[in-house]
Amino acid sequence: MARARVSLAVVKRLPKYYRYLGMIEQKGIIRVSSQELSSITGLTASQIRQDLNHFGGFGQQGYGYNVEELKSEIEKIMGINKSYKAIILGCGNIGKAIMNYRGFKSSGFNIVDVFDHGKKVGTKISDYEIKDIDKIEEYLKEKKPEIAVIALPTDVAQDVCDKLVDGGIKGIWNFASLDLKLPKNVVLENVHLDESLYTLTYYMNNLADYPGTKN
Amino acid sequence: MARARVSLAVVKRLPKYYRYLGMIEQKGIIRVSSQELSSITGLTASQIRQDLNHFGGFGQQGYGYNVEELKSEIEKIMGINKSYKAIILGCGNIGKAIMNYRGFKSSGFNIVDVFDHGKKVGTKISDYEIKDIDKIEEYLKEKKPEIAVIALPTDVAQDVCDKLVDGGIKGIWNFASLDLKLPKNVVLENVHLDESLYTLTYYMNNLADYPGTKN
DNA sequence: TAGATTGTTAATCGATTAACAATC
DNA sequence: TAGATTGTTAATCGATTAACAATC
Repeated sequence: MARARVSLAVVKRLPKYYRYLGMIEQKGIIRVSSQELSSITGLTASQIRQDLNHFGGFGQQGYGYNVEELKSEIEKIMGINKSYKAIILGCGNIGKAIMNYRGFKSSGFNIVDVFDHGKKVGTKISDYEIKDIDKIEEYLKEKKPEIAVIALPTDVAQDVCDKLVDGGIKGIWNFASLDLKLPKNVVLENVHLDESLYTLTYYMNNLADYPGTKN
Repeated sequence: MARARVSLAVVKRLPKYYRYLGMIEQKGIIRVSSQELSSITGLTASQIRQDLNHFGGFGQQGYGYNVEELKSEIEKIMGINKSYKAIILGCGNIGKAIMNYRGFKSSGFNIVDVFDHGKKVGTKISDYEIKDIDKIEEYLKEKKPEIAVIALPTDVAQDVCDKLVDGGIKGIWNFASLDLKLPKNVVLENVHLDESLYTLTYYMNNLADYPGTKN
């Protein structure tokens, strides 16, 4: 029987658990209770237990959770124990930042190729020879990457997205400022920097609404 | 009398309204109903009216909303009609991307200086002469920037954050992978790229939980 | 065994949706 | 005026918190 659907709120908290578990694991701590996790994460112990129980009983009554085991379970749940072939579309500021960013590799995120168009095609930027975005369809058929990073101008993003979907991409990490339209079997995760900045200025101007570090 | 506290969920939708209003304004459309906004944004008409009414009655019965006026009101609410002096801390991949990113200027976000330490100090990177992060305290006293962008390694971020807070910074846009501790009168907005990537891989591995383009 | 802490059910809280009276 | 659509109240839904029995 399929487990109950896990809400977005829970999914967004998993990386946080993972991060804190990594921190306390490095301190050499073996076991942790929901109460202790509560005090370091700022979430309630009740919420932590509820969240974890969506995926199974990882704890033990009277003991708590084994740090290493719990971390490893969350790693599996989030799918970061696997390896992913990723391509980057667009070699502007954001594309380059993602290209060069270390630390993603640990999560199995392997950038295999980078695409752009015009003059940049054929040039080499930090170890990647930039490929032609107009030839993306053939590339997808041949190499079958799972993840595509869209770091393109707004006006071309949807068009490229459509080709990615047709080519069988499984997940899109979108940095362009628009809501891409795609079938619901292709996963979309947005990083809307402008919206994030607007949230910041909103709270700077409406401090009474600011929930503190809850977001 | 102070208006009721606006929830984070509402605040996070404001930039979306703003973006779509900009799009339909460019098409030359003068008026729009909550029903029409619903069909292009994917939100319910009811929610849109509820959201907007937190800030006042911008619409007119039987007519709808004036596109230009509503956009301008939301602009004011989010505080992007104002100008902000911003500094960037850390000149790695992400720091550079933010430095070079166009389009932020339209939101009144002006990068006045960029800081790093070690060899980079004194060098020039895209029009900015990199300043020494160790002299940040004096700088803050003198120049009084409002926003600081933290694009630093995890291990030094909290230390620099403390100095920024002491120096009277009003808002922090944090790209480092940690939960910064700061007083609640200083606004924090996080961009946790690793958490975003983990959300993507989670849904790629748990497609049944994927809510579609609702996030 | 006694104490601790989970897993899970029930209660509460808050956000979304529905409905409709007000009014342009 | 009649039709349209808002502003706002009420109903529903879902997520968080509290409580406690199960059990290590």
